[in-house]
Amino acid sequence: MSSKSVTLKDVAAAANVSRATAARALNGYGYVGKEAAERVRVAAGKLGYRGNRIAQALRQGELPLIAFVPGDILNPFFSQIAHDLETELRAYQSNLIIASNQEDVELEQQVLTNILALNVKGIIVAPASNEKTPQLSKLIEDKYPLVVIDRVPEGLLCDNITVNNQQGAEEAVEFLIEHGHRRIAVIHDDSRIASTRDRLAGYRLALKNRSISFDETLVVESKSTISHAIDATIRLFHQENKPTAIFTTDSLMTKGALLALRTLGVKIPHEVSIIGFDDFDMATFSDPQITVLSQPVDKIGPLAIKMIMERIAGSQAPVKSIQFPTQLIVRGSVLNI
Amino acid sequence: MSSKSVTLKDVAAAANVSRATAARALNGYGYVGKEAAERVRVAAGKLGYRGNRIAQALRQGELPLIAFVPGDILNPFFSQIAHDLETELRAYQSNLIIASNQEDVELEQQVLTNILALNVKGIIVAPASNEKTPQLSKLIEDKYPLVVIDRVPEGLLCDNITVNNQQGAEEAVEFLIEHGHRRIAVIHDDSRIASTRDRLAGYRLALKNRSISFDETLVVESKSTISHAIDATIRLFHQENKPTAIFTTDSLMTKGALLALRTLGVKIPHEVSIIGFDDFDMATFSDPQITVLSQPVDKIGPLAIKMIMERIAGSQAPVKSIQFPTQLIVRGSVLNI
DNA sequence: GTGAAAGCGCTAACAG
DNA sequence: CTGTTAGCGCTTTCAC
Repeated sequence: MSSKSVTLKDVAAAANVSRATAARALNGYGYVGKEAAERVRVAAGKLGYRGNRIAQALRQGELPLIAFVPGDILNPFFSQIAHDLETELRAYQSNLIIASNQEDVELEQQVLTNILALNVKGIIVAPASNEKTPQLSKLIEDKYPLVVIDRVPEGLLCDNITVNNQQGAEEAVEFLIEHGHRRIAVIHDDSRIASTRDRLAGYRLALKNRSISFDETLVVESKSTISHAIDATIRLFHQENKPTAIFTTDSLMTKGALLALRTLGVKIPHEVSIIGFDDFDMATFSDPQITVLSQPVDKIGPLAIKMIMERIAGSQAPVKSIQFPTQLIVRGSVLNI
Repeated sequence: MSSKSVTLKDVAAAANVSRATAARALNGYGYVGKEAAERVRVAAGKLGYRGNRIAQALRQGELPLIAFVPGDILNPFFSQIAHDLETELRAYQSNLIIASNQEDVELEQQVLTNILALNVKGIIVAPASNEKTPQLSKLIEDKYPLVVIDRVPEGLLCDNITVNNQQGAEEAVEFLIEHGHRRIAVIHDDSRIASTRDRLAGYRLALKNRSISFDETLVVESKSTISHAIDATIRLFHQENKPTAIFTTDSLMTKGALLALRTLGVKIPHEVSIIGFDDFDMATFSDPQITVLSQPVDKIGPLAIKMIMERIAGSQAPVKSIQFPTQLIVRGSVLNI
């Protein structure tokens, strides 16, 4: 690793100046003689000097690193956000560390500990639990730059970005009810996740508004993967009490449900109607196209960076809580019954 | 940031020992008195000592960080790999930095420079260019732990993992030809990407084998996103010379083509047959299901970690080049003509 | 068994 | 304008 060992000292020696001068020339601060600066630049170029951010960080306290802790990077919702974070961070010369919590509170703990030891500048997290974990609380107490997205644990006071999960879900289910549906199933992932909990609350609220009794046999839990959702859907349709409509709480589960229905030979929308939370790439491919509740995914990443950079810059402003509206996109997967 | 300032010195003071002893107790090496060790551990716990990997790294030369430079994390192919890398790295207490090159050589340069300054332990990259870039060559010269995946620039001698792009593409196109197709379109992304170049070579080879002349009006370039592929497909079908079959060189473009064909009202497989490179989540949803050439995506991440960890451990073994076979999964999107 | 001390590569206050 | 100097927090000989 020859080039790794090119240090500021080497450059300074080659340019015949002190390390301080070399540093000033390279980083462009303070007074440096034109000629000396030039010599330094040439020497640095020739030696292939790359600098060492670790040493810099040790002095300055932190690395140009932001951590992102999503539920699972495989979920298109999170990979879109990761992509946007990455893009935005380029402007700040910072890099993105990604460490999924796999919707597991234990793992989230580990992951956070790991990340904190790196002295990252800030953390953007989609917490696995809907309860305050000691870890997260500690971060807030310490005023660590932190932005929570997608879901906010009960009582956690920090900058956060969410969508209107409950009202959105309510609207979606209402829409099904207006089309005459009464036996509406919901396929959801772990209800310890705050966003899921809220979406389920919206589901129950819609039923309640219309005095439809809650039937727990129509509520099936899955993991947020296509294959788990396929299994969940098959389970749902293997029981006596079949639904006339399905509401899925995220796009991976919508895809799973769709795939399962196809295998089961259940026709959409004639035999079952469906609405999914979160739009997805192939929603307009099927015939009929799938009705969804879309969320403005592309707004989340850029806003998260804006918020965290403000905190990193030292903002003491009161906690910001941004909630985006969801939007029902009516396509053809819901039929009057 | 109170807790951030808990340093080894603080712990040592609280435990009434020297920093050296505290370090020994905490990291479990060298001789430490049982009782002293206990005092240190208690103090560390009480103060919430987290350690500082930056300082550690400065001494030891590197951070427990591996960088992944994919084409674009939005592509499911890469997000699957990212997910697997992350999972594997947990066993090594290392974190993953993700910085996409967006299939842009310039950007890749920047990104690599950025990452190298962090003294990461190793880099896993899907190079944007099919030519050796000076950056990458330099890394190899310096024996920097490096694993190239998905595509190998011409003449780059380093550990790499690919799939049999050319032969796979050839097989797919042969399959179309066997079904009587002669006007076979290909929708591909930037041919400067080595894997794309090889897939195109396979396409041309298949035509040549069967003495079908190459028709450049059937070759359309897109970017690897759904929306660009939609446009490309529409362009393709707006010209005189329409294809009877389409071969797409990655899954995002397959999805785009599918969506476009639906909009255009072109029926699969009766009006056009299609085969896509890389399997995808909704391939079995449509009727007919989509025939694809699948690659063993889930093998790539774990193997890449294995390879890079060997290099990090200092292996001087000769360069390894692993090529996985692709597999034609025949479903229903190709019809005899 | 434990402490003192040197130093990883860099920056920044201070003195010229 | 430039050099000297003192660390950032940690590990690791080397003495005791």
